[in-house]
Formats: sequence, structure tokens, C-alpha cells
Amino acid sequence: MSPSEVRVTLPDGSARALPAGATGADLARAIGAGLAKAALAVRVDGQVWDLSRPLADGMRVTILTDKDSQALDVLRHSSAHVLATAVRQLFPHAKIGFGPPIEDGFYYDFEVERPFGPEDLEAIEKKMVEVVKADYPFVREEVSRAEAKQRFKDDPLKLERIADLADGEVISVYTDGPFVDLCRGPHVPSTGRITHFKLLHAAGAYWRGDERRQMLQRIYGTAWFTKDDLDAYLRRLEEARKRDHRILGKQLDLFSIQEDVGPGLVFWHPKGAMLQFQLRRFIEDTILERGYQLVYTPHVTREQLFLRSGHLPLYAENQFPAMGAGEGEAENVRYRVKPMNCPMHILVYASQQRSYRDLPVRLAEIANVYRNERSGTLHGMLRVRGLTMDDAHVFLRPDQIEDEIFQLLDIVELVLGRTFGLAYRLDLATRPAKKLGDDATWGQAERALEEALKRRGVTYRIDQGGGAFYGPKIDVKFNDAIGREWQGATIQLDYELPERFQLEYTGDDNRAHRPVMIHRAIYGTLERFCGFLIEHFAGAFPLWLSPEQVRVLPIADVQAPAARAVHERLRGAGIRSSVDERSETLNYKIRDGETHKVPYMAVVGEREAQAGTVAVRARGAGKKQVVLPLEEFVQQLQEEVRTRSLSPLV
RNA sequence: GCUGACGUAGCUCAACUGGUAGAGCAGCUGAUUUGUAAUCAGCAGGUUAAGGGUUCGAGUCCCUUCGUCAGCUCCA
Repeated sequence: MSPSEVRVTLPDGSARALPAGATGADLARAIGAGLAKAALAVRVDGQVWDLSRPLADGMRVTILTDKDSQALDVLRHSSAHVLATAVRQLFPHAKIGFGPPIEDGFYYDFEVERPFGPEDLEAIEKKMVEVVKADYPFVREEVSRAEAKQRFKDDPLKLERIADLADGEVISVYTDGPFVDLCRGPHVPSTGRITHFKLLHAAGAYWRGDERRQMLQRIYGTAWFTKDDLDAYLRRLEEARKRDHRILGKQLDLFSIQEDVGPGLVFWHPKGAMLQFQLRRFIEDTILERGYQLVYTPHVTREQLFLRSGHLPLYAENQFPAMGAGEGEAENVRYRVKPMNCPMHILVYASQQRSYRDLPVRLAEIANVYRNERSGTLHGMLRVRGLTMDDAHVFLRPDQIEDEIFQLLDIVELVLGRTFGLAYRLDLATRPAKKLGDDATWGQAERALEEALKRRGVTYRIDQGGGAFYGPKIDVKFNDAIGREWQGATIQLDYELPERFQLEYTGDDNRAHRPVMIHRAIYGTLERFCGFLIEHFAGAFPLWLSPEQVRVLPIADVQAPAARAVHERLRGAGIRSSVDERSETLNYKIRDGETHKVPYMAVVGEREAQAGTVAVRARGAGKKQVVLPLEEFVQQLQEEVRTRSLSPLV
């Protein structure tokens, strides 16, 4: 091999020789004209590079085209630069922050005199089209620190970034036409490659995510390789909007949040309450079969309790302020509404002597707690101030942890996996910066959880620093019907509270020992879980959860008595039904039933009234009706409810 | 909490630069008696989120408060 050439290896294992100094673009051209045109970037030894960078001898090189998801990130990153290029032309004084690719798109942060409005976004998008048309090449340069400082002397945010770069780190600068940016890259060859994009919205964002720093204006956009992909994404946003639990909650009359009462406080209307009731029943039945005991505890407490638990100093900002003393109590006795149940359950545990034989003691309570969440974080039922937790605390011996976690993971599998058909993922969250307790105790707790996960043979990820302040935890994450990720169930180990409350049990050695505690919730909160279910099922709940399971439709007024009889029979069989006796056409009633997502409509006309049958129309099944004897219908419904089937049996 | 946008009938939305608040759906009444996604007609429904200001006149302009939304931050 002469020094005047470099040899690179292609993904198929073949080698190719190129003149020294040849770039990724040269390689693509050497392979074929089609590839040269399609090429966006190269992956060399696992790193994504610009096409314009010279390749070195011995590299393994993959040409990236629009078939490659890594190329999509590059496209979006370049889109962010095009956005900044446009903004700088329209607002020459805008200071530039960061502009990375994100899931489904990109953003760029600017420091400007005046926030961007919708008209600004339109103008910026127009200008972006011009930048794309101009087809400016993205030019990469490596510069010295001094040179970088000089180039960005008018951009304080960039100067701050430069100051943070480690010595010896390569500082690269990218230019596209009139715009220069400090950037690691890589980028597509030219702005003309970015054709299918759309700006979505602008919002404030703190510089470097720090609320003590100034607020920048962030513009979000999305970018795709094809118009079809872009349209599909916009349709996906539209689909998500239609599934929005706040909209469906209103349409289906499930819940409301009322200004007179306050934000983040949920009114469960009868239909939403039925949903909650069924979920409660299911989880309570499930845990009672597994050795849990139900308790009910007060909603307010002397704040002394939360002082002792250690919550108050750390958690005060999320608790509602203290209330005055009760009648006849000293002025300085303050009460707090509870933000969590653990201290309450601890008091139940501590109310008697416990033997090692009694453990684990599993105390469960579906309880309302109140947290003073910051106003800007509230969101429908998904983020509220009045929470209904399906809470439980398990007090056990250290040697029982693995079995208990094992059992808990089994409950998770039953509820999320088997009943709701969700694919879920487990995250082991370890010690955060803000925490109670020493590192040795934390290490012990983390190891115990990890051992249990390993023993169960499930896959899990480590979420470094994601733990609660009192112990490590296992978070359960799952995806909904349109691919969004949710967090519900959580299993937290706690060595801290038993210590603080001096909890004990008598061991077989007749000596006092300290139990370990597990906090766990399967749904998380019923608010969030119901919000999730509404969006996941788009309001079309499985039969066992549906507030209204069957709607009986008489065709004409003369069949009203027969329809009422069907309704009475269904209700007697434990089926939630109603009769639509309005003087409307059948078409109208069917439409109404469908829009309210009732799982079954049972039509009773002349023929059915005579024969003692019902003509059943399953939700979404169109005209595919099934005529069957009432008793058979009842049995099938009961079976569908009993098995908590996700799909209709009738 | 921060930044911005927004708040009109139960719901979805109109009302040009300040000039008499309007429609569809839902509701009620009546007619119709319907066979698988909207029968017809009539009626009723609003201190335009609340409070203050500018103006001859405010849904529209200004201020304050409350709330909603998009993000940031935080989190079940």
C-alpha cells in the first residue's frame, strides 16, 4: 500500500482503496452515482461523521442514507441549524444557545428581546424554505480555543459553552451560508437536503435547564426524509390529540376539574368513578389473595409526624402549608394534610409487638393524599394535587426481600402484563444527590433489589441517580397503544424510615431487630392510571371497565317495555346497562351509543320482543349484528367480564 | 414557580380596524314510530373567567387576579 492511498472496509467486509485525503463523499462516489446522491453522512468506527471529512487508513466505513435512523438525527440536527440561520436573518441580534436533534424533531434556543409569536414562526418557516432553496453547503472547520472565542465574541451563550470545553477537546465550527455555529456536528452535506420539516411551537426554556438562569426562547420543529413520514407524524400528533384524556374525559363525562375548587383536584363523575371502582376492586382482590391487609388512616396529622419521618425538611415545598391547632390545643400544634401514607402505616405496624413469624406485614390502603405541586406542572389527571394512591407498605426481614420483590413483580405482571396486555420495562433507580442516610445503607438496599431482579430473570435497566431520597426503587414503565411511554408502578426499598421510627420485631433469638420496609404502588395513582387508560383505549374500555356496558335500544316506543325487561335482566346479572327510550330513530341511537363508546348495543325490535332475543351490535363492529337469546347474551357478557377480556366475546 | 399564548351558551366555535353577542350540536316541548352512525319544527339558554380602568360606547384597548394550554423546572 502506498502512502498516497487509504484502504477502508465496507459493511459487507470488502475493502476499497482511495486516494489519500479522500472523504466519505468521495467513497460514495467511487461506489456509485446513486449512492453519492443519497449519501448524507458516514459512520466510521461507530461514530457518525460528515461526508466531507477525510477518511483515514483502516477505517470501517458505512455510508448513511435516508434508510438509516442515525442519518435522521443528522438531518434534524442540520434542520436546527437551518432554523437558526433563518432566525439570525430575521432577528440579527438573537443570541444562539443550543440546537440539538430530539425524538421526532429538533429545537433551537435563542435569547431575544421579545418572545416569538405564531406570526414569527410563520415568517421563520418561510425564511427556512429560502435557506433550503439556497442549498448552502455545511462546512466544517476545526479551530483553536482562541479562534473560537474570537468568532463567537458576540454570543455570550456560546462563549460560556467554549469555556466549558475540556482542554484538548476538538473545537469544531460549522458554516452554512451566512450562519456560523459552534457545533460538534455532524451535518448533512447541504441545506438543500432538508425538505420536509415544520415548525411546531415556541416556548420558554431556561438556559442550560437551570431555573436560576435566564429564560431563552425555544422553537420546536420536526423534520423527516419524506413527505409521507412528515404527514404520518402530523397525523400521529392529531391522533394523540384525539385520545387526549382531558377531551375524552369531557366527552364521555368521566371527570372534571373545576376552577371554583382549584387546579389539580379531580371530580370523578359517575362514569369515571365506576372506572376507578373497578380498578380498586381488582387490585384489592388481587392483593388480599396475597396476604395483604387493608387499613384506613387519617388524612390530616400533626406535622410532628412528618418531621419525624424526615419528609418535612426535604419535602416541604410539595406539602400544603400547616393548619392551625384544633380547639383546646396549644397554638403551636400544627396540622398537615398528608402527602403520603408511609408514616401512617408505620404507626399501625408499631401499634403492637411484632414477631419474626408475623413478617412480612403487608398494609394496603387506597388513599387520597395531597401534594402542592407547582402550578405549571399540573396536567389533567396525569399530574394532580389530590392523588389517589393504590399504596401499600410491606414490613419484612432483610432475608425476605427477594421473595417479596419476586411476588411484587408477579403482581405487576398480572395487572399490567396479563390484564392490560402492556409491554413493560423495569428500571432500577439508584441513589440521588439529595438523599437521607449513608452510602453503606444505600449500597445494601441497591444490591438487595438487584439480586431480586436477577433471580426473577427479567431484564432491567439501571437509572443512575433516579432513586427516591429514602431508598432505591424499581420503576415500571410501559408504552401505550400509540407508542408513548408512561410510568406507573413503583417499588421502593426503604431502610431509612424503620430507623427513624425505631421499628422492631422480635427475632427467633428473642432479640429486637429492625425490619426493612417496601413502599409499592401498582397503578401508581388512580388519577394517572385512569388518564393513561383513557388515552390507551381512546375511551373504548374493555367490558369489565366500561362504565356503561350495554345500552338497550328499542326500535319504536311499543318495544319500550320489552327493552326495559332486557335491561332489568342484565342489571340483575350484574351488568351495567341502560335503555335509550328517546323518541329518536334507531340510527340516531346507534350513533349516540358509538360516540359514547358503549361496548354493546342490544337492539330490541318487533322480532326480538317476540322471540326473547336481542340483536347485539358490538362497539365498532358496524352492521355485523348477532341475534341471540337474551340468556346466552348474559352468559357471554359475564364471561367477558370475569376474564377481564380485552376483546369482545359476542 | 418561570416564559409565552389563550379564556364568548353544557360542548365545538363565529362576531372586520371598538358600534345592538351569533351558529351547530346537546337540552326542553311538540310532531314523527323509525331495523344498525345524526327525522322535522319550535323554545329556551350568555353580567363574554372575575375585578378595575380608558372611551359617547369594550367580547375587542390597558392593569390586576384566577384558570387553561405549550414548554422549562419538578414528578406518581
